[in-house]
Amino acid sequence: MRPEDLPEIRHLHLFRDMSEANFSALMASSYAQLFPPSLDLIRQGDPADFLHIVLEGTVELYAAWNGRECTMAVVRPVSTFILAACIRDAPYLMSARTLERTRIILVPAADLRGMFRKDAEFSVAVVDELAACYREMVRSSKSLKLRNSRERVASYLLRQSQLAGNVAGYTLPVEKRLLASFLGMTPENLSRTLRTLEADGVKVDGSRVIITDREKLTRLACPDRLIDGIEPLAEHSGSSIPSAG
Amino acid sequence: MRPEDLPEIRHLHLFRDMSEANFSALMASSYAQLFPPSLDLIRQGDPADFLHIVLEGTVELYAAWNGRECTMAVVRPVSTFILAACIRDAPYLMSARTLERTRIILVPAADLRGMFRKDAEFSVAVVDELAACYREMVRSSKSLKLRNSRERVASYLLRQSQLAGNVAGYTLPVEKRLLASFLGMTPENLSRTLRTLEADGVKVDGSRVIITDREKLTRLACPDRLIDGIEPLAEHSGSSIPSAG
DNA sequence: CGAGCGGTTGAGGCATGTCAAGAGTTGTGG
DNA sequence: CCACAACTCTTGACATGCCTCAACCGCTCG
Repeated sequence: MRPEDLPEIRHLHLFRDMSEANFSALMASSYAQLFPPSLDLIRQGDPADFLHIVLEGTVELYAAWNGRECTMAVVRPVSTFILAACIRDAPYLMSARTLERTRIILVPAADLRGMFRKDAEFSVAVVDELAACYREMVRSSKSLKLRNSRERVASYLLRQSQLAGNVAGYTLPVEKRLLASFLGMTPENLSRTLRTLEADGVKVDGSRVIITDREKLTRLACPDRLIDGIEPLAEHSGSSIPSAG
Repeated sequence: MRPEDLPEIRHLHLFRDMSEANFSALMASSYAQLFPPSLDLIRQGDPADFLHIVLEGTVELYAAWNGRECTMAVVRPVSTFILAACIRDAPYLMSARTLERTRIILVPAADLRGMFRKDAEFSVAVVDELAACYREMVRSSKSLKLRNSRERVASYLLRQSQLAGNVAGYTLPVEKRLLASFLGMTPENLSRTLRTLEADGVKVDGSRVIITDREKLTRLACPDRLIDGIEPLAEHSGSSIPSAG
């Protein structure tokens, strides 16, 4: 691990408040690794050996069943994933693969579990992080069950605009194929939906999004802070797609 | 609160390991309440003032958006719900209503938050509970995205049989209307699906379920421990529908 | 340059939702 | 105790959202 990584990790909500000694101890048993694009990091069902911290690059969390596959989340720096499996010492429920060249810190799950019995501030941070992940998952589930695909796309486009500071134009942070899977639809259906949304105030050309009539798009999307709101976690810098326990 | 309630609450995973003094302190500020059926306990969006513990009866957690509504979970004794919102001091993401006459313990959220900074064992238990809830939500989301409604129904029926001890016959624990909403489909569609499932090894008459060909049903449902598995929490006695953070 | 991949478009089909009606059940109030 | 209202569940007819399959374009990268 590079020495310059430590401050960045230390700055994470999860590690910010723990004692210096405990932080050092945890980092001492951890190590960094650099992965090429499209590499499988984790296979669902495997035992949870390491908490993963993304320092650079992008990671996709996905799930598979019976030959089908879907994207569950996309993780960007600096944040962690599969905390819950590590805590519970249980098998991963999701798989993970890199989307580009990615640098990751691996923290042994056993050390992690030992640490939050030892450091009260750390355990408080873990609780808060997990609660945030849980709530993000509830939001995602609500969106799936209460909205049709057209409404999900509209909300997503609107939310991305908000994350970028309510700008009218921005670039899609992920491939459309992946976005479709995340939103629970086929690439073909997303493509068609984007076409028809031009009549509702948003134009998408390649990966370029331009909101032409925010009011109209908002009327369609009916954004709701109990679905599209952001769980406040200081360093969860606006990820392209909601996050990742 | 009745004195005989305390042992039952104390037996909950969440409170089992904390110190006697801290448990008493927490209970001192809590109180029990008895609610009639079909009563709204919580409205989504409201601030999270109390952790709820179901002692008797049944509670439905549901979500609403834009005039639509869906069931997210059903909570049965003895377990808790909306822990995550209390921890984060954030608005509820789901609403809750009683399905029958229900007795509930209300634990002030502020005391809860104070306590897990004070009692290490308690905070470990909270972490574990939240991680379990998160994982249950991931399972539910996977089921929604990877399976069609027919497969979801088949898995559900099979899982209920397992929870009852791999019996061939059992009674549906919830109304079909509610089950349909939980599984992300309309009552009409559930009704039709159950009819067609008779050809695949399960017969449903009223609320009575009889598995006539377990192997055939299993081939259709493809049960997967990473979706249908049970997050081990000693006192989470087999709830009718996965649980409830 | 050709292979592979992402994206788009069209045609067609299936799954699922919508609307409507009726049977059976439950709960309630006269 | 009965009558009525309200509700669940079911079934049918119909509409439509979404998926599947296939072809094609353009781009990237060996």
